[in-house]
Amino acid sequence: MKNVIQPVKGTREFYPEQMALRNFINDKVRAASQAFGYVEWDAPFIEAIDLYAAKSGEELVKKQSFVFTDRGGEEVTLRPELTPSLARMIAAKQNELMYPVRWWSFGPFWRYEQPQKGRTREFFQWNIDMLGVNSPEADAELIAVGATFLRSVGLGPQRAQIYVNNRRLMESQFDALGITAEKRLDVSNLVDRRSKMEPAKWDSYALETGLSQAQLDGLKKILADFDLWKQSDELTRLFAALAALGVEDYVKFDPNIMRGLLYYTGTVFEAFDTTGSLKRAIFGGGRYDNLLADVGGNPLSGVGFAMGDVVIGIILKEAGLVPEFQPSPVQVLVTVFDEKLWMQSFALAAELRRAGLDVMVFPEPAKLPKQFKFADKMKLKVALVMGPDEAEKRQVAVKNLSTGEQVIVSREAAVGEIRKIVG
RNA sequence: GAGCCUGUAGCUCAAUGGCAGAGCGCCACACUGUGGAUGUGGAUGUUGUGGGUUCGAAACCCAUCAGGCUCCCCA
Repeated sequence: MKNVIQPVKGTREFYPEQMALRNFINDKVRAASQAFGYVEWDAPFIEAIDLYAAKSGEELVKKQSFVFTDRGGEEVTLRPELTPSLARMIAAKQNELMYPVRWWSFGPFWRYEQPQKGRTREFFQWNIDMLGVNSPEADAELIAVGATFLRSVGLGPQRAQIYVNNRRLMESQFDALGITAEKRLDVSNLVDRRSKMEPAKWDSYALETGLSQAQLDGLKKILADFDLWKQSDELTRLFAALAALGVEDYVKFDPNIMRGLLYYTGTVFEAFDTTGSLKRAIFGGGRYDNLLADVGGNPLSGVGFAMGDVVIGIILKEAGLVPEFQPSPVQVLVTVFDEKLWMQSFALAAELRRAGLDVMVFPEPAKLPKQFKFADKMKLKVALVMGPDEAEKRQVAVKNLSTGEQVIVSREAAVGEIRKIVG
């Protein structure tokens, strides 16, 4: 392979096998979303850079987005996330929408980052949100949607877990330790990094950020207290709702879950593979209160999460949960016996298609062994042979490729015979 | 943005300065009206790319591209 233009770094080529996995994830995402009454929507793939700069900070956008100037001199970017577009679209019709808004989406996103395992520059992301209801029960519903998805792809609660925390609970705990509001962000980052650092290093890092030894000890105690949720009415109600929704086996309270995002205000959650090699979150989300503030809307509370296709795809492959790839969408091959009968094979195939069957015709006359080998490699279920003997009597040989059995029937009866095999 | 590792046939990988190979896959034949098995034979390479060192480079050096791991970041 020389002198070929390589694909752009971090992009992905979807050969049919990878496309099948993408569609598998998309199908399960759609099913889980619709099972809870969410409706599909989408936003532009290209947006003005200012849409993100307002919320995310300019540096993040400029360094980690695909930004370019269009022919009209406009600074635009391939969308790195969906939430700002959601905020704008909601705000534009804030007074005519029926609440709660339950919306989901599955589409492409781009981020200009260093590609590595589980992270590419081009990826698909499931976004799902409920807007207009502010309750722990609504939070529970979103978590249940996520759990339903995990179950539907075959990831049981032993294999995948959703860890839950609450920003308000943590803030009250920080307050009790005398950690000021200005320090909260630093402490959140500190908690976020704990799993990545050696304990001793983390301790000294904590002291460097300005915590006293007493505050550090108190923080460690909080982060080890997995019953802390009982002090939170919100989380108590959340877990009651999760139990009623039948997903409590998927969910655990974990005071170490913070999530980097500034805009989360209440419940936050992240799903992880408990056994695999990937330490990246499968999905993550939470409750936010001020979504519309930057785009001129009135206050509106919401809860939602996002899941990239890359991490879940790797986990599904590692867990052997990807359905076997079908090289062909059809199950029936019409063979071409020879030059003379070629057009008759075409005609037979046309008849079968009119009867509602999907069939493919071998593209040219060839030896039957070759055509059968082809059918076998394509994992087809049925092969039809119409040689001189059958053609003369308007018959066709219908062979079941799984059992090797073959019957010779009239052309009219062929559809029925095929249906017996492929259903 | 930083550090480290890797790149050889379609795929997985050998060859450590001296003839570029194996397994799998692919193609043909055995088998001119029937697939999976078996056997026999066959094709496939500018060793990622460009430059340098050397009598000689897949190997050593430099650059570059791509992938992986880690840091950063992760909206």
